[in-house]
Amino acid sequence: MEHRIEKIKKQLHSQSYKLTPQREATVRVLLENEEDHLSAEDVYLLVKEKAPEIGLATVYRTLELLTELKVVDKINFGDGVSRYDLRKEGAEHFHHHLVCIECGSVEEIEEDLLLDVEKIVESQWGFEVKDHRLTFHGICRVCQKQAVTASSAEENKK
Amino acid sequence: MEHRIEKIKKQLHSQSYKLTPQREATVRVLLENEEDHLSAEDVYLLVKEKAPEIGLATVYRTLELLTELKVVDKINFGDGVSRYDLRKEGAEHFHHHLVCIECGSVEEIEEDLLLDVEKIVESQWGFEVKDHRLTFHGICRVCQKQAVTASSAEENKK
DNA sequence: TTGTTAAATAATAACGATTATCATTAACAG
DNA sequence: CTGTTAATGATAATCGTTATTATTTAACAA
Ligand SMILES: [Mn+2]
Ligand SMILES: [Mn+2]
Ligand SMILES: [Zn+2]
Ligand SMILES: [Zn+2]
Repeated sequence: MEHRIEKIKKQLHSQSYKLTPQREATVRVLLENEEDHLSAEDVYLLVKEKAPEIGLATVYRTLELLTELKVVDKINFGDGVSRYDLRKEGAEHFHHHLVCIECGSVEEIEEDLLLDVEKIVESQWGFEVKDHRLTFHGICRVCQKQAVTASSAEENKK
Repeated sequence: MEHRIEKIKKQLHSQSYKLTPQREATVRVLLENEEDHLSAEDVYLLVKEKAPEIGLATVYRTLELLTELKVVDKINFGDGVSRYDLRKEGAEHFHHHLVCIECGSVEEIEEDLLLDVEKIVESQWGFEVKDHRLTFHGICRVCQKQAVTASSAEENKK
């Protein structure tokens, strides 16, 4: 934890930004909720618990800054809000997501999986890939089981 | 063109929706600008040229309806607006996009490319894939050439 | 035709996420 | 200390989208 904050601090300093208390509080919230996909508002409310004096605008500004520095990735799952996702430590590329269209759960895939596809895109389309966004929409494991249970219950009724 | 409108008309009727003049005008605009990625506002302005009496809310409602029917896909490139993309005729899956981070151009890939990846996701994550969104961010062919030209010009100056 | 109903529409108000503005404060070099 | 610049907090403004409501249209039965 401290190690990662130290790293981010250096990234900020390298572009002559400071790690202010507000920025640090924001980063800590992101680190403590790494598995979630928080909106700016979500982050704001969590930061407020520790540093009640912080303003919403500062959270937005900090998230924007962290996005520029590629500490976080800004992502959009199609509900009306942007969400901020900490880059995995040492990850080359942004990770992928599995969004369940039944329950709304979001699972992560850290494996790259796209190496071959990117090669094809580079060679066949002459496009120099820098980053990617890949999201699958479908039915998660849990909802699949529920569907099976529901349909067998349906069978029994007959 | 007429053929595709006829098809969409049947899709609407199958869910007991009507192809009203406003809806038809909207669909025509989408068909005539199939290569673009229009926002709701863009569609509204183009429809207005032909049917000036149409309201913005109706365009939004129509686009929402067409999205439900999977005639169009709603997509978000990270600028603040949703864009609407007609499904390619007979396409199994939504197509992919190459977004240039230099000039903002958007290129399309109709080839699936994800068959293998989806198999892995299904088998390894137990996730039943229904749809996907894949966007690559990088440098398009044109901007790559410009970079080469610029750097060689730089060389000559020395 | 005429009246009855529900669906669809246009105009516009409301909403909500994000951004801009601006006065105040903190950090810091000289 | 003093001046300078970056950062912040409060809040107004913006802008894409959604909700509301009165009106129009289409379908259809009497
Ligand atoms: Mn994630
Ligand atoms: Mn497209
Ligand atoms: Zn689920
Ligand atoms: Zn380009």
